[in-house]
Amino acid sequence: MTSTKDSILNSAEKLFAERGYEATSLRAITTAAGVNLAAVNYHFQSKNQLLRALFTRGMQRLNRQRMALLDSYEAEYREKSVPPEKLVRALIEPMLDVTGNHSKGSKVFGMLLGRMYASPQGPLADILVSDIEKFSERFKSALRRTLPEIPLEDLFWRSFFAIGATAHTLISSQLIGIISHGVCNPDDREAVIEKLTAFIVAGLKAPAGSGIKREKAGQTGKNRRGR
Amino acid sequence: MTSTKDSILNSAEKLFAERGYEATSLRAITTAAGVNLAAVNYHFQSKNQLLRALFTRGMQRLNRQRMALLDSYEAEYREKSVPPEKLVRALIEPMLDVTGNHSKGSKVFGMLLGRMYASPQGPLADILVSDIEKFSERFKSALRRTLPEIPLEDLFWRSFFAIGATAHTLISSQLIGIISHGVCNPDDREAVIEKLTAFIVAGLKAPAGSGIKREKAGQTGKNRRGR
DNA sequence: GTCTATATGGGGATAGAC
DNA sequence: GTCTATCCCCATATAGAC
Repeated sequence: MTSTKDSILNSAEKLFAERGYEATSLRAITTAAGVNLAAVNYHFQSKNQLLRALFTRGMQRLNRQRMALLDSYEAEYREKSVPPEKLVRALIEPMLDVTGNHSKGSKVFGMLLGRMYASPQGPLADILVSDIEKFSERFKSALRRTLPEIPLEDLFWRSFFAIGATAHTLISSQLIGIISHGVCNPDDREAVIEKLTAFIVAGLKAPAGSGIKREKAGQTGKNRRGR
Repeated sequence: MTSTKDSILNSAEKLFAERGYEATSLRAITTAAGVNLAAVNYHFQSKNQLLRALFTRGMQRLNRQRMALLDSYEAEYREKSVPPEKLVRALIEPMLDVTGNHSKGSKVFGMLLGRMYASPQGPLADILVSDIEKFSERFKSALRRTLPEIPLEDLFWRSFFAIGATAHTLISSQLIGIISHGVCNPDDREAVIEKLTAFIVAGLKAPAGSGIKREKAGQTGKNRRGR
């Protein structure tokens, strides 16, 4: 039996994820949770604080999983640098909840997280930024060891792009079924994570100057390969 | 002198882009535009229709630019396949408005577009999907010619990820200045577009099977392979 | 802790004078 | 086409009985 407080958290998580924060009313949440409207202001103080509580809960769980994965990889590779595939997986896998062995909220939270990434002006930009900073500190040093030939600036940018690709996947993966006319199946999460990881890793490893000329006529001719 | 109707469109575009659709009131729009509240319902019929008008206007302009770029590249390379760098640039450059030679609304619209991509449930999912479909038809065939060794399914997925990276850049590029502690400058749009293009192109070109093993170390257990 | 009832405000939309 | 005034609904939040 789940408590009133948890029912609210779970329903709110689901609805915020599906419809967004502004478009979700407390009434919708309490109705879905089967609790009284006033309960939300009793347990939390406001809609905003509800979101913060919710988000904090999710981020802690998520980052615990990611840190554990990173730890295990670093232990596994000892002094050698962890291959980028592993690093990327450590970040992404918990968000997509591939194994499904955590409390089922995870996938929903991933979608919410994607929304938050996509709304930097939103009601909890501060939490998100501080969290990214804290986490990226750890991730950045691992990446630098793994890809020492990539300039720091590019590592930042590419990590940023990777976040974007991931957030998009979390939010709108259902779209790809439509766009691809069924060729791609967004519900095969194992396939999704593999493809996303491959994409990101390739992007991270791209040759530094990138060989991309922006004046005239391409000339990709001189592309030294990135691996 | 801009008409009342255009003032509304411009202010709405700006505010929707900055704060999102739900979080923006018609009162905020009309105040910013310096027009009367009732005008918005006179010229458009509802808040929703205002958004649609706005979005349609922007998409037409954007796609005209993209098509023109694609055309010029295809003409340039004649029967040979257009290099992926060019294809990607044709998509991205108009969104980021690098040259700055179009009416200044473009950059703002890019941000709005990013938001729409990130809200598939939003009030104009239908427009967005139909537009993506229409456009991706053209882009897909160009991509297939350029990267014939990549399976169609992967091309779809990777284009999807590319959209995500781009949308994220459009919406929250300001974040990277903070996260990178000033190492990255989000306002150097020429640099942004180069780095984003390099990232996407590398992701598109990634080796097909991708060589990414997922067993070990995470104990993902009974992993059937996804291919 | 949970409920009913209500306060208070803001939202989109419209009627109708000018 | 533009304005004022207003309708009406729904939102968050709270007061206070149980």
